[in-house]
Amino acid sequence: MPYEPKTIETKWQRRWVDERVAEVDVREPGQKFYMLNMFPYPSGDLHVGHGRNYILGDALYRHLRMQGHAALNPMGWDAFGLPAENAAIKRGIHPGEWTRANIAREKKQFDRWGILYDWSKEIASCDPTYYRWNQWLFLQLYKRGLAYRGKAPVNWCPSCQTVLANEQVVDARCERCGAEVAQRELEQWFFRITEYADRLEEGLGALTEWPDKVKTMQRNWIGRSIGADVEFEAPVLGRSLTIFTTRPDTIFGATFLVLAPEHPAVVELIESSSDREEITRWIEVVRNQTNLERQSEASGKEGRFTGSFAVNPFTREEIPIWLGNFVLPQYGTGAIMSVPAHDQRDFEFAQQYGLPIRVVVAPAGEEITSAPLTEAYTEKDKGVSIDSGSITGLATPRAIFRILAEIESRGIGKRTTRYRLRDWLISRQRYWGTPIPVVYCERCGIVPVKESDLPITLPLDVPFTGKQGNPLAKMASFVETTCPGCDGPGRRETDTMDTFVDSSWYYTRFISASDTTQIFESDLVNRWLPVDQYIGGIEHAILHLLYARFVCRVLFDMKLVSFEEPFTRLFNQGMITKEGFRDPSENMSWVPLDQVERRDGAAYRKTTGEKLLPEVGKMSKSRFNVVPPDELIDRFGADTERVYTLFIAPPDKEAAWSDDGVIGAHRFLNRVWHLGEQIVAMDTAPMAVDEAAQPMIRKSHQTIELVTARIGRFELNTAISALMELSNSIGDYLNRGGLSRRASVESYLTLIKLLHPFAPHITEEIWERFGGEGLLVTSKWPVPDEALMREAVVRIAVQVNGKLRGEISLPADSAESDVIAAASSHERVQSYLEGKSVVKTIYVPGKLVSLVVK
RNA sequence: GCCCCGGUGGCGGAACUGGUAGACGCACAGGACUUAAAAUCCUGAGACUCGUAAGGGUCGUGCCGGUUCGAUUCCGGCCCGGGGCACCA
Repeated sequence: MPYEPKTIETKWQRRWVDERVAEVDVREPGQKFYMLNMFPYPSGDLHVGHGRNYILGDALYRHLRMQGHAALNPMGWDAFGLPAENAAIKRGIHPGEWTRANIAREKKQFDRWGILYDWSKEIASCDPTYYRWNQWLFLQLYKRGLAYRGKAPVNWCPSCQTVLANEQVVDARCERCGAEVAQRELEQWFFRITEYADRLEEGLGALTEWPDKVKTMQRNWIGRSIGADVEFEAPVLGRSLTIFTTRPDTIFGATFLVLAPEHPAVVELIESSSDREEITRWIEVVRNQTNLERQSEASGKEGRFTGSFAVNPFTREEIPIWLGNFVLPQYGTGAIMSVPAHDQRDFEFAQQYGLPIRVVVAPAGEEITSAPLTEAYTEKDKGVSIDSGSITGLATPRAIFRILAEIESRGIGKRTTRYRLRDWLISRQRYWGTPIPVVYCERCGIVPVKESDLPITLPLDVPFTGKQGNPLAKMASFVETTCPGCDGPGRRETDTMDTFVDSSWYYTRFISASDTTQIFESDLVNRWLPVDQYIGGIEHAILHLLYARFVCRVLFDMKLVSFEEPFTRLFNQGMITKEGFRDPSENMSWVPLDQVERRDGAAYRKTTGEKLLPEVGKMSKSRFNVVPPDELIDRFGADTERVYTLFIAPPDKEAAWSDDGVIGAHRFLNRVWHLGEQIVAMDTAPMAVDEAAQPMIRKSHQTIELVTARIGRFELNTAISALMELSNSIGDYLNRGGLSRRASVESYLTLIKLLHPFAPHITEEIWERFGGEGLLVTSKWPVPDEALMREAVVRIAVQVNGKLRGEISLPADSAESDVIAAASSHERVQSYLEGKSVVKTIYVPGKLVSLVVK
């Protein structure tokens, strides 16, 4: 019977659904394991690159199941967001309809891949039963002062027509659409994530099972700096200016101050300057620059002298107060003390404007030269303070400590920790999101909606014109309401929440997905969470993972959960890339694959014969390099796609898709199938295990050990290669006339069990053919036979002076002395030993004997 | 500029704790089956080199150096590629 993936796969997919094999009763006792793939945005078209993520999760899940865990593997939909709204404008479908159609499509795709999710716990963030709790959570944050409305310079994406969080701005561009973001001073809703900056930073240390890369990115993003706020008297103001510095030890070298042009004291400071008008004009120019312009290297450092002076509290000198475009208003106090000798930026600025440079730190043990500096000396590790009053002669760390004490005792400043992290801007001027449950009242101001009035549902009869602004704002029926405080007329907030709010807590909701009385049941959540294994893309290293860690801590502080970190172990799978082709003669435009002809390792355009440039990259429609899973599955079956996808490369690495490579995976499964046919046909063969079967039996037990260890380490590519080896070894046995039915069946069924997580359909079918019932649900993950492994004969390499001179075969548990004796009496080795003496023997158990000879 | 990761055949990639480098697979070559093709099965292969052959030798994991009986692995210095952060004081 030939291997027909199509019939087999539909049969088993139906059975898994009918028998609800993946459903977990969270109240049942058991050895819990919470597996979770980041829930996707339902955009409709899944390609093999998305598949990698879910297939990986499913393989782990099936492995856990077979190992006897009560494994929970739920799935849901991050279903609010801009693409749905854009689709609505473009095609005249309601975003909800579009989203639901996509969800149905993707769900079907998951089934076709043979992926098992516990669909009884399905959630969709666009569902009022879900976003009701999103609103509830907002109210809790509001109550705790963690949600607030405030005016601040914010990022505005002109193309998406909404404000964005800092985390959604990459290189001054919108993370979604790539448009350059503008700065606007707007009143918006924020979550006070900065309040948790320190805890978020501290918590990273405990995440030992997270990739270092992600932790580093979060650390960079939080950007903790330990330093001091120091006051400099400014006689013109009649008060002092506060600056922030991480190098208080260099204060004796502070020869001027620089303020951000936006600093609130600027107007007063420039009052007496003769250049007041020019300075004001310049400030306007700087303010109107986009962040991209202001921060670009090309525009350089620019500044203006305010005409006023401050007093350095340690040297008592009068130092000029400057304005500089390189000083950021949002960070620290928006003012710095400039120490040009020991800060590169200050150095450049001082050189440009001819400001004094005073050296106050010198490299320990080196001569101090009087030659003019060419760059700032910023080394913190080996510096020693010079010409610095009481701290002269102290090494930098010590000097910092001492000067801080002095600053504090004199009452002119204090130790401070500053963060780069800014509050999370969560309001969006878009329709397709969770309405922020707040009412504006003329009399009462901002009034939160009563919890009993939740959910504030998103009206569905909204016209999508594509014209400027949020359509919600134009709906009188939604906007006009009564104030929950005074029952007078009120206006609803029409901004919706950032969809990252939805995903900041969804992992808790699966546990009580249908609970209508509370956000989740704490006892159950505390039993199942934190998530034991979380899987998703590296693109969420900061955004989603930081927000989730923040919200989890808020839930912890509310005593709703008993843990601060939501995800114990994190795995970031790599992207799948594929070759696409550009036409250099047509502005490097991408060429559809049906127009590409490959000859002699190069690519040409069929119509013109023009040589094309191949480029490997992310799969996308515009590059014409998307591999849709449907065709692949029709041709080879889902098991082939699964095996190939996992075999292609280590799962955390980027991998290039190769259509040819798929064939290898298919051949492998085909071989496995035919081995089964051959073994079934052996029904008259003897049971007795013959000598020829020994290597195969040993191999099967070795493979159990290898595959188990490798799955645990996410080395699925080599786990599969080990299975290929086992299959080859069974094939060898049969081809060379192996006769034992028992040995064949045992080794083969071991292979089938170990292969199940990767190729679930074919293995279930074979299992059934061999009389089994439900491989996933009834069979156990095999365990290697220790005694057999010990008895196994191993081949040991023999070296003389580092060169391989022979091989000996001995039982694995042979004594060292026996192994060395056998090695030295090896025929070829002896010919190398003649006339020489062995000075040293090195024995690596089970592997190698090395004789050092003189 | 700072931080992190990587560099192994024609290609994807193996190598546990320093111990036979190149597993497994693709592509390739030869063979079997076939009228033929596809499919399938068997065999071969890092490079160079000696030998009619069996079988040897030398070089080889980005480059240079070190530790070691032995280095893809450890240490020092470079080169290249990728990623993150970046006037954050």
